[in-house]
Amino acid sequence: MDSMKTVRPCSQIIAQLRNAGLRPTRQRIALGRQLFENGDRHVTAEMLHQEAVQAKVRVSLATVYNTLHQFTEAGLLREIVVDSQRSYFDTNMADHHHFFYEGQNKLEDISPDQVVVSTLPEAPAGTAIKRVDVIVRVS
Amino acid sequence: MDSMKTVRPCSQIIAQLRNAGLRPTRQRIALGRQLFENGDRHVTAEMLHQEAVQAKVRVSLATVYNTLHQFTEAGLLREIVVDSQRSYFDTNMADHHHFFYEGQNKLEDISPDQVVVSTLPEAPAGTAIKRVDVIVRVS
DNA sequence: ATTAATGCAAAATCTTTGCACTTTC
DNA sequence: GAAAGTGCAAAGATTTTGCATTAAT
Repeated sequence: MDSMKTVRPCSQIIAQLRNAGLRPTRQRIALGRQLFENGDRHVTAEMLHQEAVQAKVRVSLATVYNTLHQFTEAGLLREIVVDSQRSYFDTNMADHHHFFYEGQNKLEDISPDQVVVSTLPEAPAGTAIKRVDVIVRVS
Repeated sequence: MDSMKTVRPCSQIIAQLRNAGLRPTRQRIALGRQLFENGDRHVTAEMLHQEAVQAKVRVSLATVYNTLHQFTEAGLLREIVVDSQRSYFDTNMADHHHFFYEGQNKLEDISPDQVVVSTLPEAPAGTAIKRVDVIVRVS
């Protein structure tokens, strides 16, 4: 972890993008900073776009969508499916699960030791388990 | 369970609808039969509408959506969120979890004893746990 | 008869795409 | 300057809504 300031220098974001094989463009750097410089976050494309606009970053919603998917494919983000109406992206790549607040459409991490799945089925023949998602829905 | 024939008499569907406080209209009866007379099913609105059309049941897609939501609110169906692109509805109301075949967009029940969540977090203050969904994603 | 449900088409969302323009390397 | 990325607007896909018509009690 960093020092007192949670703000990572921009060069770290740039390095992160390069590592992932993504060109550090103005938009990717700006969105990357919004996503990664403020701890674990759960965002929708619309939310991130709003934030960017408010932060005076010129970026289109289409680019936000593209960027979120590029980041996801590059392993910088994880897509969480909790609501069939919109996609959420999680900056926390560690193994963990989620609370979903149904009324508020809000996602929250559950620390890994708070949910234990002690028995898992075998993957059906010809398949492999890719991921196990546990969603605790609260209201 | 019924006799050899898995086909429940129509009157049972009608009773089921009345119990749930829903008027047994032609469309609801037809959709109810498609859903409940063939064991546990996982359907999307589009799938159910296609089936209905093929079975020569005159019903609009909008009515299928309305009906699926009414059935869900009435406790006859459960909505499963696995894919942010479309909604799935499950006729199995018993406590259980799911496999999701990512390539095929197919859902399958996992029997309750095959997945055991042995530790659960407390619900955040002011909330109550409404449901815990476990999705095992395979491909 | 009264009240509820349906059908249709139109609107509303969310997301992706095509292509000219711009930026990065 | 070549290759990759972006913006915009338009298209796609899924789901919801409004209102006249039809059906159930």
